[in-house]
Amino acid sequence: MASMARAATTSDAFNAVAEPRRRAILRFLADRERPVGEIVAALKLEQPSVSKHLKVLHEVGLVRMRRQGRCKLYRTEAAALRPLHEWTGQFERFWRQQLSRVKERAEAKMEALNPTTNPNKENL
Amino acid sequence: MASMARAATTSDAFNAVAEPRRRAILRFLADRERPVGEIVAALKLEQPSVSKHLKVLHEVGLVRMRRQGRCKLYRTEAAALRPLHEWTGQFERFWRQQLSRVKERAEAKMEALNPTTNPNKENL
DNA sequence: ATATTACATTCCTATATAGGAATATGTCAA
DNA sequence: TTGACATATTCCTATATAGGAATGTAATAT
Repeated sequence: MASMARAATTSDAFNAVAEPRRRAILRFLADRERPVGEIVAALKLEQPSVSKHLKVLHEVGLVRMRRQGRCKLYRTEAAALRPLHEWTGQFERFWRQQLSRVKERAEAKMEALNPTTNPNKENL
Repeated sequence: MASMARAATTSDAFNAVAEPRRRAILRFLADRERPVGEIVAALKLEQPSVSKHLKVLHEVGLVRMRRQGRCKLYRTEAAALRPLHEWTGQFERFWRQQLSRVKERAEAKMEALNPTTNPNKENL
């Protein structure tokens, strides 16, 4: 209760998605709802393991569940991944900057080596 | 050695980013390199804690470090976040679908309630 | 050489898994 | 009611933190 060693996987989508099998499950359930057994078969995981992962995903809102007879149909709730996409998107302009700086340096080096044959120069 | 209870935070960017303080550090270091002391002051964390988080971030390539005199200057390596952005981006079309379905249903309901006053109908 | 500054590492502890095995629960069919 | 089928939960264990406190280490100034 005092000091949490590590955030619970159920605390938020970031933690839930840190686990590779959960990511695999989310992809598998993205386009349509499926029963647990199909996940087990497709991803070759143990059934209790899948149930546990689904529980985590459900608790953070990353999957929805609907009962149908004896089956439970799960499906990815894509909107819950949007905050993650937007968080990482904050950094997009920085990696673009880095890439363009690398490109500029490469072009400058090309130019220095062979000033007349660069096909991408604007003034050609 | 046998069964890993939980993936190491150093195993990949997904795990490293699951920790909120590490996300805060990454944002703080996104636009320019800064010494550890500045992170400590700005985010109000203990210095050993910051050093440990920086170690994790460094091991998965999310930050770069450069020594300058007594200081160590850290900076976010934005490109290392790109795989996360792309992974979450896989789901973008699904949350767009869901949103448009919600919108369609809402519009259909509006239409049913009040067939002549919907300002967004194309055939008006 | 020594004190100081700036970080990093170690030790210790409580917590949170994730997997495997076994078992429980819930639903439908006959 | 009795099975059978589909999932969920519990128990147990090894592992991996994250925080706090204390200490170690590297670089610089005097």
